[in-house]
Amino acid sequence: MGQQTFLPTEATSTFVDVLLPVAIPRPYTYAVPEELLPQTAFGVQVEVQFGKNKLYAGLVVRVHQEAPTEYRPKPILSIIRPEAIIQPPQWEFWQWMANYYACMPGEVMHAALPANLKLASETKVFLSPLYDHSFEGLSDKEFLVAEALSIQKELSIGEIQGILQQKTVHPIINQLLEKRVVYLQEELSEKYKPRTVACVGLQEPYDSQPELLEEAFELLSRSNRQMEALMAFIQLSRKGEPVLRQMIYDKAQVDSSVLKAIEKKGIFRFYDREVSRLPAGEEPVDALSPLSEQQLTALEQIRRHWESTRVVLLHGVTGSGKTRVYMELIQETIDRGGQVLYLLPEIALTTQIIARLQKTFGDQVAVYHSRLNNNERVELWRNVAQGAPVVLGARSALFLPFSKLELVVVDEEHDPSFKQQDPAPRYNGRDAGIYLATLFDARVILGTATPAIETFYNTKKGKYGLVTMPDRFGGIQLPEIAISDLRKAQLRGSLHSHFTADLLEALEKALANGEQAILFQNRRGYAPTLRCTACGWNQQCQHCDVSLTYHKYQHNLQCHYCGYRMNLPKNCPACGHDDLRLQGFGTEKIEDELQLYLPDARIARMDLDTVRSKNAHAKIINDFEERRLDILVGTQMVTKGLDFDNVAVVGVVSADQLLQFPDFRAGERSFQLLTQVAGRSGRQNKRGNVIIQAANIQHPVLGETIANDYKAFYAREIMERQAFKYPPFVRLIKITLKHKKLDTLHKGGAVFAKHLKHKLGTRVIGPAVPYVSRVRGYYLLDLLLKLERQPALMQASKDLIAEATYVLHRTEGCSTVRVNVDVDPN
DNA sequence: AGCACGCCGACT
DNA sequence: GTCGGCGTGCTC
Repeated sequence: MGQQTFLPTEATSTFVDVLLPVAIPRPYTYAVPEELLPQTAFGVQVEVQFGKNKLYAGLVVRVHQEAPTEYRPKPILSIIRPEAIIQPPQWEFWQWMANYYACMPGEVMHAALPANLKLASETKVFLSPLYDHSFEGLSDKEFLVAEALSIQKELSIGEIQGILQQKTVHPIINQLLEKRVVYLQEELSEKYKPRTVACVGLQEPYDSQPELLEEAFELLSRSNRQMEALMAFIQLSRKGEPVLRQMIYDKAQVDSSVLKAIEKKGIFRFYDREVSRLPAGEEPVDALSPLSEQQLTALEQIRRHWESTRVVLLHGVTGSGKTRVYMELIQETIDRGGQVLYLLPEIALTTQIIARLQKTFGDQVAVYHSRLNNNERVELWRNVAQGAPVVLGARSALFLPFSKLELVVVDEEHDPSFKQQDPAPRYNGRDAGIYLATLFDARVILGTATPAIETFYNTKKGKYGLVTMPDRFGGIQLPEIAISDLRKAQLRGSLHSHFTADLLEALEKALANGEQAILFQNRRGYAPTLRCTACGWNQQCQHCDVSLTYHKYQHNLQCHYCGYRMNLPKNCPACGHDDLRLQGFGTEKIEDELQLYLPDARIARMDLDTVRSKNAHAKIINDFEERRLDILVGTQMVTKGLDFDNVAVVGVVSADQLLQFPDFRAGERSFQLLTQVAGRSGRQNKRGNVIIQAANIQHPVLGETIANDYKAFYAREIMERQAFKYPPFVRLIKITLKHKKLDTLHKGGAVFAKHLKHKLGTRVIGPAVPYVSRVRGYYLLDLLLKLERQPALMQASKDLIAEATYVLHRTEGCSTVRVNVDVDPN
């Protein structure tokens, strides 16, 4: 791993296209020097210079003989590791993703590779060894840097910016360079560090001639402890496995000084062995349980569909045992020697599902999720490259280097969190998974109790197969869902804070029976706004166009968009009035007020705020499972991937907040969320009880949820989508323009929209100021493209967007207007 | 993304 | 005047 000390010798006539983890439109061509030719191959990471003095680890995606004529290519500086880290299918997948989701291939690479496989260089500044430390003839700032360097050996550019308290430091560094006070060095550091354990072996000749060990004992005869240590080693090494130093310490009760003495006498040899960080695989403990009648039928239908369609939707009610069906298909696939990718939304990747798979498949299951650290990710990456059979993961697991992928399972396929929001690539894990499967000719199963409208539509059109499991496993009944009328309760005076008498009664009854309850409130924090009763003022975020949310535990106001926090004002900053009141309610407040009505209940809250620390999530779930808690109050988090067997009551505090969301998917999301929450209730012998509080009880989605009538819901929803031209009847591309200055943004928006409308006409909606018009100090402007479903139109539109972006950036003052493209937005 | 070049305001 | 800010274009 090197510094650029010299330019390599003679370049060959071989060139490589190198993909860099940077937002440039295509791979760049570099020349291959003679000495690196043998190791140069597809998928190998190479060190290259990009720009004036930046070094990157790039990825070779093509080796060829086509000498560029327009420019003189720079040479590859070194081969970072001779083993290829990706194979051609991955590159093909990346290119598809960059094209489909309208982003740069470098951005896909950035998303795909684990952090520790992406090395970037950092410029370090050192004091020149020839410098006399006189500090003469230096300006104040130059002196500051030189002085800092005489204390600290090296400084990064960032550190110098800190010392000088200014952003532009290059002129000063250049001065110092000219005066020969400092020199620069680029460091490309490998971040992945294997974990090693200290081991003990034998030196020669003992290693190859064990019979000589008798002599070794002679050599140690003066020390009992040394003899014991050698004895321990001999016993431990009989297993044929490496002997750890620690094992000898434990067995012979000696310490390192004893081992060192034996090493000095030429007997022991110390070495480090690389070991995996990933949790050691356990033997499978559960055999696959017998399949129910319904599961058998489903399997048979899935296999039949797979003969003609790649993708099958498994529409099974919560508790129908979809996971058991997947497990059967997974077992078959690994028996054939194929690989399986099992995708779940991140927050559904709970210990419950992980444990279930690991109990059945043991160490054949690798788990790829956000909690792995960077070194663990690299190790998992390598395991998959070597053919690890089953990967359970969130959407980013799509990028792992599969070689014989045969089955893709997308569980909870309807879940909106399969769609990546920011940064690019803004891909949908489900859809990308289907494309990945076509690359490998693998089969796909999409599973859910509440299919996405688009997915169900695809089954209607015959594009996907459909298999239905309408019954719960083991004859457990679906919960009884009741709507509790908030308006009526208010009129009757039976509304206690945010709870109707129906809900409170149900909760009390459950507690009395020693049963548990879950309360769902789709908003975290305590109260969304702090409002002045005199003038109506409320506290807005400095950087975003939203009101701050009061968080009681931290006793401050927080922005849920940028994280800005501030203390509560005592008086209204607008009119000085001192009666500021909290308005609305979040999970924190629900938790608090529930405690007032149910003083003996053990209540916990599960939302982003309580789950932030690493193990908090698991702890809350565990406490609830072990019945150390009675009631769990939470956001969406409580709706996913959790199975508890003692939940008698599930309450939804306010369905209206879901139903009124200003989005064409509000109905779909509400149906999905309410059905999922409801599915958390119900136990072996008793029907679960779900209470949905709502003011607008006429809303059709509520009726459809109560009846668990997906068909009716779909039929109504698909009509609306058709009438108002929404997916699946059109495809959407959402474009967001961003700029710090409002007038620049609007000027740019007009230019951009005009260019699009010229060709696309009324398919272009906007530009419109979004509901939240400023985030993190940037003003936002939205454009929406509604495109008929023709592949050519989609491609043409993306090209047009690129063109419009080019025009926009050439417009006076608009070159810094950011353009975000979101294909198939949520 | 990061870096250099070039144009513009505020200060020794 | 010049230092340091920011907008603009380019990187094989």
